[in-house]
Amino acid sequence: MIRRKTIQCALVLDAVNELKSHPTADEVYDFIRKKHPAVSRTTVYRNLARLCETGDIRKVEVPGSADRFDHLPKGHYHVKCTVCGRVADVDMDYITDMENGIKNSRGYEITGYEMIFKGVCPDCGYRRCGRTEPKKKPTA
Amino acid sequence: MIRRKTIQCALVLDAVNELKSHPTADEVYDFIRKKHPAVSRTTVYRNLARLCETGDIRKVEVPGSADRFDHLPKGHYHVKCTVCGRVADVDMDYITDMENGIKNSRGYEITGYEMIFKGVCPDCGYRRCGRTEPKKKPTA
DNA sequence: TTACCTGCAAAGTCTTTGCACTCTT
DNA sequence: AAGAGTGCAAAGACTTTGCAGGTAA
Repeated sequence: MIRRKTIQCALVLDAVNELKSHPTADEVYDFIRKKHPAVSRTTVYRNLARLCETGDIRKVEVPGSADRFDHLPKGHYHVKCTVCGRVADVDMDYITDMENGIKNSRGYEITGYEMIFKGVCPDCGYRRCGRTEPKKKPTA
Repeated sequence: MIRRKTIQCALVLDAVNELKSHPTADEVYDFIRKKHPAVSRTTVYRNLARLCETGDIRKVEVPGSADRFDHLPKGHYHVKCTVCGRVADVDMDYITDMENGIKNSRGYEITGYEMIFKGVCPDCGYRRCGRTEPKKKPTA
């Protein structure tokens, strides 16, 4: 299973690094299509998966909506806007020993955890009363 | 928006309470179909959503696989087996002030968080060398 | 009677897979 | 050349929606 260097793979990696906004696979696809209309959605999905395996990018599994991809290698947390579905980074020390609090894991061998904060982003904030409609409908 | 008492709704609630195993919508559907083959999948989905709204059950959003539904009302955590996708409860004090650790939330108004542990369940454990195939293929 | 609820079918969203072709190596 | 990677179309898993008819209150 030797990995080959392809333009498509480089495009996907560049897109995730440039977008910096936790893009979904489709957002990466749209971004690439602007300059390279021939690249297929399938290829974007496949390269995102490969880049996750190699550790070049990170998958952020968002309950209730499409997976997002993150250019930051180190562990950190995210907030998801419950209104528009947008995801942002959160500044908080990453808890590495979370499983130490577990008293009974029902025989499971714990290997890690996923955590995502829920919230309302500045654009959707209910304090902004004169606001217009959110960018997109809630995804979860 | 008055809620009516229907047999279908009662069946869904009973199923989640009886199964006690964080069933997916489809598992609830299958369970009900054994005794009531006329109930539709759509209705199961709709009643699960309604029961979540009323707080009778809880939705456990599992990254990478179908949503699961929980009969326990109080906050607690789950482990997901990374091999077979099964979900179990974990005994651990629920952290209610998780967001206090946040230094910068990028303007988001934090309303809560979701956390799920990852692990390997006893059935899939790699220590059991003479084991047979896992029940189902990995879901994430 | 009212309008919520149901069941069916269809659509929708996100992602994966089969297959033949095209490149990298 | 090999065979990993690509693109297309189709399928797949999970969930929602539109609509006509049913039913609780």
